[in-house]
Amino acid sequence: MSRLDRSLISGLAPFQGLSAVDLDRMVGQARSLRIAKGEAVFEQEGEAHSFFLLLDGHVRVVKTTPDGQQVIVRYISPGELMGIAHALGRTTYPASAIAAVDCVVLAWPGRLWPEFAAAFPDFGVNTYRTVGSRLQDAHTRVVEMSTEQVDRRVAHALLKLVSQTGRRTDEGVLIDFPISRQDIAEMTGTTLHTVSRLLTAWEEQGLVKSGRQKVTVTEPHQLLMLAEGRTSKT
Amino acid sequence: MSRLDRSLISGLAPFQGLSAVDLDRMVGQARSLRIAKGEAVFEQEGEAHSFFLLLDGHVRVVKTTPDGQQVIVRYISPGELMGIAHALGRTTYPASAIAAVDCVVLAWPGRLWPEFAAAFPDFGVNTYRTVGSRLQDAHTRVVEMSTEQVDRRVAHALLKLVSQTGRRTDEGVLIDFPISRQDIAEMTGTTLHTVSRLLTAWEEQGLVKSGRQKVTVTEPHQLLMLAEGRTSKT
DNA sequence: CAATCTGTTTGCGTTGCAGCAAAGTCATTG
DNA sequence: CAATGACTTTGCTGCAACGCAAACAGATTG
Repeated sequence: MSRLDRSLISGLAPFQGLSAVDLDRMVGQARSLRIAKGEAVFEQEGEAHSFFLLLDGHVRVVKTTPDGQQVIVRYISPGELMGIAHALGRTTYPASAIAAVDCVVLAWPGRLWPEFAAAFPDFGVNTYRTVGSRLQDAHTRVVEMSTEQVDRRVAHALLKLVSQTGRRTDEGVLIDFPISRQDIAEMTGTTLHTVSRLLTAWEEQGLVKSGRQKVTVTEPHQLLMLAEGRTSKT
Repeated sequence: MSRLDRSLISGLAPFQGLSAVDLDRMVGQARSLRIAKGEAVFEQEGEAHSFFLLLDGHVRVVKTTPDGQQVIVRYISPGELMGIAHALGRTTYPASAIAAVDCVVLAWPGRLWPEFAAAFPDFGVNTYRTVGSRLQDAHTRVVEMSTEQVDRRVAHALLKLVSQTGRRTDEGVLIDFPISRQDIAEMTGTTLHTVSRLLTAWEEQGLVKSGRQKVTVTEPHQLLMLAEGRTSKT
């Protein structure tokens, strides 16, 4: 870890409130890893040996059912922690984390968690804050799956991706990593066919532009209308 | 709080590992409340003033959407914590907690959380362990909603309720609090109509016996088959 | 630059389940 | 103990979305 890296890291959410010295002590104990696109940072059911900070890239967190169906739990963006099973008293990872593009991560041995939490209280608080919001997200998603229909769920998913990882282009806001119809389907509990149909429909209405593994939202506001619209139907 | 109560409490999961003295210090700072059936322990969006331990009864945790649809997030059984927003850095409750029957709860002011976590590390660890399993549950439920169809989801929900709160009777295992078709529907993302149809079908097959606000599972094993069955159909 | 592979589109038939409506049953209450 | 209200059952209809199949791009590779 170069000193340069550390200065970049100091601004990240998990480390808010930590002194430079403490940050140094933490980062000094991490290994930095490169994970090639498609490779796993950690795997479902695997023993939770480490916890991670994503420095660069995008990671897909995926749960696979016994019969092989996959569900995308969330996408991790740079600056976020992942694999924090240790903080929650678990000994195995509940899902797999797959690099959506080439990634750089910091990895700490899981056994350091208790030390860190004790020595750097702010780090603990920050971590549990993100756990809290992920728990919220999960519940929100359950509610959404129970009450909303497919088109709205897909619209929501796109908007969330856009706000999380969107990059402005002259055509609109582009989701900044390769994402297939199948991926979107696995985020929203539908099939790639349905996603494809929705995207072509929305493209005709000028709300999005999409191509192979790529989606650009051109009219976020209109898409939001569609996602939340109080309108019954039309 | 009588000394008797404290001895009952000492065995509960959130307090594993605490000394009698520490337990006393914690419980000494709690108020004990009775909540009548149908009343709220805390309410969605409300300021998170306290966190709670359910001593007796059953509590339904419910999320309501802007347009008034309800989803049951989980049921809380005696001995479980609830309303632990503070532990996750939140200032409002993300859901409402409604007494399914008359309940007794202990309530601590939320501001005590940081003190407790610092003074009684085991309590913190226990709490975050339950947060971990609730996060798991939530994700499992997302996966289930995405991949399983209604009958299996309902079967799963019943089995979970049975294992959580089941009481043996001569007819089978009874879910130990009043639960309507509507409730089951709100747990599984379907309608009371569909739940009703499923229950009558299962009753004809001898898997369950059910009546007004009451369900008894007579053949848990068979119901599990139905919930998990690798069989394609029939 | 063919050949192959991976991802996408689209048409068509099927269906699980919601939505509506109405009747039936049990519990509560004045 | 009639009457009101809460919960449940059941029939019928419609449609959103799945599943299958086949064709259609863009990439990638030898």
